[in-house]
Amino acid sequence: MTPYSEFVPRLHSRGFRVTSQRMAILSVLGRAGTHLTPVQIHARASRALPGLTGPTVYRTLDKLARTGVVWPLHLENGHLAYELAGRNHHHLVCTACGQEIEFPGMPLDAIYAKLEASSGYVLNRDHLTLAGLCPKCKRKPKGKKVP
Amino acid sequence: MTPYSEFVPRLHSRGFRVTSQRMAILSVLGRAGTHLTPVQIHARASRALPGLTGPTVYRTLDKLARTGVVWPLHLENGHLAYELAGRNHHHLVCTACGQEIEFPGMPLDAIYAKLEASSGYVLNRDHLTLAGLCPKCKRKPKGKKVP
DNA sequence: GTTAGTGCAAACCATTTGCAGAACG
DNA sequence: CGTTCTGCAAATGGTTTGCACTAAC
Repeated sequence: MTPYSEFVPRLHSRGFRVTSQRMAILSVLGRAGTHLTPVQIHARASRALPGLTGPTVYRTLDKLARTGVVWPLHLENGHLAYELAGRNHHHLVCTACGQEIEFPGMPLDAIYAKLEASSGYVLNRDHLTLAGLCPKCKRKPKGKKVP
Repeated sequence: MTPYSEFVPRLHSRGFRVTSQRMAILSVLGRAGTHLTPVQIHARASRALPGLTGPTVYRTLDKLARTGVVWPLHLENGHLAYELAGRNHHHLVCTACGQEIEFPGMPLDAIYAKLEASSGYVLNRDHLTLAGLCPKCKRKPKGKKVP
């Protein structure tokens, strides 16, 4: 059983057709194990499916996101990205070197609960990205790019 | 003393020239009291300074951000935005209706400290936006837009 | 007078849309 | 077969860049 055949029933159950394009895109996301931009996904999926076009990638991801198969998010630079749903974690990205690490979503539960209680909101816990300086870059404050 | 004359020394101290464009942009941000996109800033500042162009707005905001006079951030939709530095707060935005509220940055300090300890990162506490459903919209789960 | 800053026009690039043909169920 | 998907091509819109001119200091 290929690592992405598990998606077939998920597609069927939502009335989606199973196409080679969708499988290629889901396969790329599954193999990456982290979020990717539509441009990155298109580049990688094209290797397995040469005819794949950009608009198809965007439409597919949007449709999958609307039904919760993948999660959309926005990177620090504002670019759109997606990752497979179900990966409960968050990201820390270094604003100096771009290094990125994941951390489990759990530690934030308390703060989410507190915020929900005081605001009345139901917060989306799926994903969160925080920016900062990684251990390496925090040593050298030369990271500033002020010309 | 106009509410934005306070910025003159901040500009001078960094070797920046004080131009009508910069004052108009800072004035707009000061009056707004919240974050605005470059497009919004351009629209508003143009009313006071009709000749102001888009590129100038982008270059000015970028320069001011590099030296900490304003803070850059990315909205839920991925669009770039800026706000005056020093406003220690975060945002909750409703993914259904777009309503947005602020909450003080303080409640997150504990979680930031914990994350920094376990990751080695120095996190940027300046701003954070969480997404969710506001009290009104969480009543009606019809918010889903799955055609 | 120098240099930074601005306006103008054009380039860029991620993302979206219209439409006709191809493929899934 | 009917409808969903896809490819193609072109539009969109926020953001960036090159260059000559203007204004701050």
